[in-house]
Amino acid sequence: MASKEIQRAQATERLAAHLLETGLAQTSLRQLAAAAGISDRMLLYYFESKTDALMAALGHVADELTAMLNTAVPTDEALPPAELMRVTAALTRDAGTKPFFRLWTEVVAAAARGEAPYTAIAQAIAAGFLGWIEARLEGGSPEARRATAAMILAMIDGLALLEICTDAETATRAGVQMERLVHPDF
Amino acid sequence: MASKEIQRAQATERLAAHLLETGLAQTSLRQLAAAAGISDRMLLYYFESKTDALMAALGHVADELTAMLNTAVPTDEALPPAELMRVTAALTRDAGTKPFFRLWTEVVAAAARGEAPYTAIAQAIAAGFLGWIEARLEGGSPEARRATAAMILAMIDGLALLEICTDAETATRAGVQMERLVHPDF
DNA sequence: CCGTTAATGTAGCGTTTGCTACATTGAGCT
DNA sequence: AGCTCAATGTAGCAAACGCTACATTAACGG
Repeated sequence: MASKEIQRAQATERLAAHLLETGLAQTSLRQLAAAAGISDRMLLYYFESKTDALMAALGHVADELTAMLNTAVPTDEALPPAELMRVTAALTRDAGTKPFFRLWTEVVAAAARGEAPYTAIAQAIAAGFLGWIEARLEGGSPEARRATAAMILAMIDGLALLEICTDAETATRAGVQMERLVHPDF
Repeated sequence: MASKEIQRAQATERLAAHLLETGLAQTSLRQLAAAAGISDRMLLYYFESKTDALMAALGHVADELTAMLNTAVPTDEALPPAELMRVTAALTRDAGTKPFFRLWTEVVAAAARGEAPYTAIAQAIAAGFLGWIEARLEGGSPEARRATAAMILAMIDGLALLEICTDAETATRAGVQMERLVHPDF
């Protein structure tokens, strides 16, 4: 008989894959259980609650994304702000990372509505993103780097949101326009 | 006995006020009815469905906001992109408009999760915003103006999202950094 | 081989959801 | 007065929700 921890880990992976595929729209206990290939009863055996399961799955997703980002842009190569802006913007448009950023937007969206588990999760992941960007920013004081990192994250999120309430082309054009906007000496 | 239309209009106003105050978190039929000061039975008498009621209320909110924006920046005074960016950013921080933009973010957030009524509503309001910005942009081709308008909307939304998943100060700093970023010849 | 305990299934509880069937009231017209 | 029909109340439905009580199976140590 498989140990509880192993089953839990496997369920976590399947849940993460399910969230990446279908987003946060279908996250009732029974739907999550079906996605994990188990009964809802067992889902609540492996996890303390639905919230616990979601946090584990989203944490797993975040880890995956972090790994992808780290191989794309290693920590040791710092870039000037304008350059990092372009690189991160390109990363969000990359086919491999797209599902991740789409899910991320949904998490922040849920947090925006004050739904209990997501608020904390969104804050944690946002802090991770900010740290990631900041560590790759070249020059400037720590405060300036933090502000610039926040700005870059805001731009990425803004473009993602635009894609939701308009269309992909408008969002792309907005992204291009952002690059033109950048001050040469920034 | 008051006519159905009058009652419906009054309920719409009260629902709009309720949404501005409390957001989209408490929008069950019974909660909406309580906010409107009527029974859930009557809410579904004045409106065809919960969705119908929400659309009416959000439409009313959008009209209010449009009126506020129009008095703040009349149509006839067109501004250069960088200037309009600052003006709109300042408008979103204004105490009077803040609840509106907060609610707007929640609507887009709900749309991000594919919740049926909100997707269409978000698209309609976004189109309205884009038109509003575009009409106040000075110079450039129509295509360029449309792209710039989309960019400005993305920036505003991005800052609003940042405020959700970090804190107000970080978002403010990101906004300041955006202004510094602007190319002088843009 | 048996007892203990982890692992899994079955069934259902209590609540909230959006919505509806049915009854009742009351105003206005003839 | 009596009829009609809009306006409103009462009660509840069927589904989905998160979660749990209880029964059953299976593995492993003594």
